[in-house]
Amino acid sequence: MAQSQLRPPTMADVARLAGVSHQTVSRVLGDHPNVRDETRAKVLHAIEEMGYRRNSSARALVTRRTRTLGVVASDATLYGPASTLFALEEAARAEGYLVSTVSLRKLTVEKLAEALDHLSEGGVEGVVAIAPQRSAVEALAGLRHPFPVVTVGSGPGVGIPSVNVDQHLGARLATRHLLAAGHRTVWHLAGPEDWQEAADRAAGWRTTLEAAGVEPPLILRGDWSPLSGYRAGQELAGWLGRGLTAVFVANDQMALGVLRALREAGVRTPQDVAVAGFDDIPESEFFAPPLTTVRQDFAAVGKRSIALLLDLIEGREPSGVPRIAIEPQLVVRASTFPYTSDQGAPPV
Amino acid sequence: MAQSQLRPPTMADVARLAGVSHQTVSRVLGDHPNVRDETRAKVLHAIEEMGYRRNSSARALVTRRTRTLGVVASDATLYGPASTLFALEEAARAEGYLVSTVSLRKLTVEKLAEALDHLSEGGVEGVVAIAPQRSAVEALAGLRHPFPVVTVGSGPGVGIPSVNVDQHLGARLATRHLLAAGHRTVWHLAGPEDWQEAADRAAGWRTTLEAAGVEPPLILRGDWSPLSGYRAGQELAGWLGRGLTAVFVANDQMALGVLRALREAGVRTPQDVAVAGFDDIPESEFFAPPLTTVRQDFAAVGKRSIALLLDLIEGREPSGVPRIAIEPQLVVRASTFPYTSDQGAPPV
DNA sequence: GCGTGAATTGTTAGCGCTCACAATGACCTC
DNA sequence: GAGGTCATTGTGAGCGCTAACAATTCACGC
Repeated sequence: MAQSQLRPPTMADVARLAGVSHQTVSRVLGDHPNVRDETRAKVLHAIEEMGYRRNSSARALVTRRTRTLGVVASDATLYGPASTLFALEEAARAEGYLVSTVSLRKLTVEKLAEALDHLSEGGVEGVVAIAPQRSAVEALAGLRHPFPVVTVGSGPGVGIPSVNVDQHLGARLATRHLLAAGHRTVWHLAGPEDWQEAADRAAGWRTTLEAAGVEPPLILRGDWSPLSGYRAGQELAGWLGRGLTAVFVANDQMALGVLRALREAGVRTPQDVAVAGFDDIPESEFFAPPLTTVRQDFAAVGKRSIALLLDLIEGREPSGVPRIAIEPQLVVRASTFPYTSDQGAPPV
Repeated sequence: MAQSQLRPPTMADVARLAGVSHQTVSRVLGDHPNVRDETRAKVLHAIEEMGYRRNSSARALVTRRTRTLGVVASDATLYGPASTLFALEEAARAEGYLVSTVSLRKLTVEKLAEALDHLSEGGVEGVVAIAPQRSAVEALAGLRHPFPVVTVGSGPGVGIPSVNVDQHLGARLATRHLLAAGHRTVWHLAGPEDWQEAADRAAGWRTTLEAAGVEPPLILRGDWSPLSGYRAGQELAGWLGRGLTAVFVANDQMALGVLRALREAGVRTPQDVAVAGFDDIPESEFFAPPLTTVRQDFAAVGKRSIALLLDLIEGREPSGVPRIAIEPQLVVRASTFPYTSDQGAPPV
């Protein structure tokens, strides 16, 4: 148990105590087959006794593997990015990798370059970039880096391997659901133009309407925040009686703002106007009324991203530029269901 | 620009190209003073030319500094932990450190030990543990680790250096605010018993009531989730007409559930019952009605935690076990303000 | 011209580990 | 019992870098 506080013990120290060579210690630690059980026991005992831990730097130096991955994220306190971050770390850890994160406030070209630089200095073997803005992905494509990079949420359109939830499909599910409930048309409050996910959701909405032979109404735009949703909701309230009975909002936070604006304008949800969101944040179920929304499987995104990145690192390079799409899922709640009012029991 | 793809260039390669010794290259990179400008320029040019980057493992091996910090978090998708995580990373990066995170689902002793082990394998120089459960902190205190550890959110009661928002103060602010608004007493929906922050908030509430000469009413308990808040809200609705006019809820998510339950029971907020929360999540401002709550300065928590951890790492050990408290701030909104109804304009 | 000290650069020795290969010994075969 | 095989262990080199020290150069004053 005791050990010098000055310098952590080295493999040679352990070897000396166990009466073997340092190489044998290395073999025990590396689960090498050809070690006698008795020897292994001696070594393990010595390791325990000294509280020995392998020096990761020395190991990384000779193996050329740091077993560290990097993640670049922005808006990391939002539910989506935070969930993705969590899933990525969990998946990486399961593969024995450490994850170093850089969280950016804004995803500019400079900041992105700095982030990759910082991670590179730290010796990461590869990076997952949560880069939902198109400009960020374009910047990324132009940057030089000595390791593979996988993007999440950037859509399949760029020359970088990517993993995405199928936003287009999610939007179709939500829009179709509203049409099926009897609405003649569906309005849309979209996210920022620069966001690929916003564009994909808008496209899915438009496609569905057009397939149903409906001319898409005016599109509104927000910045994902509840406040921007509130403002758009006020504008939407002005369209009442002119064909507005349903709105598909590009995320749950904005939907929250829309709900509030409608409520304040005396509009009932879902009786007067049905509202659907996107993301299924934990609060959505308790909005007034509970929000119909689209759930994304972030755990799957994390797992697939890490698997893909490790493939690239190991040189198991798939042919072409890999693009992985993950299916989202519609969650129907009271905000779009005209026959159940807000007064009903919540799901458990 | 060109370089061999097989092996990244080493310092020796750069030195050869620049016509100097590798040590001179090291000096240039290390901003050593005694290098002739002309030499420095030659070296920098060669570095640029070869796209050279220092090998962090080799550097760490000889300097015994990995310049990496670890963070252990749980419930990392919740607003509080996610914000703390973000602030920690930002503060660490400003000091030139990389941050490796381990996100746990549940903070059990085993998982915590595994997490520290994993970070230790990765060679971190110190760890910040976001450990709000008492059991976790106790476990932490009992674990052996070869680096300093600082906790966040564990309260000042344990033998580990810690940084905390002053939860007791936050609770006092909220409770006092409700009493000042004319309520005879204030009920409390607390968080899980094992959470130090929950205990501190409850204690602050109790202290304030007692100081005002009021017997604290029955205390309710939830698990931070909106659902648990909803259930508590249903129970609270049963106490109407028996002195219930104000509730202080230990976090905003539960407050959301309480609001819904009250609404469904035909209780108006704030006219019939005033509700205050804790956290100031971004959605709170758009709840029905907008929620009075307590805001915590997570950026400050992050900065102070990193500063403290670096002090410990550098051996600038402060006397005793350091405990840092950060002041929270009351944010008053419509949910506790009887003279402005939900119909009013929202803050911008 | 030459000594002197400061500025600049080079040389050498590890940091702690893994890899390649060498050495040892036990066991078997003919 | 010589020779071969296999399992087990040891030896030496070197990963790429920094620190300590040695060597060289330069400027300057006498």
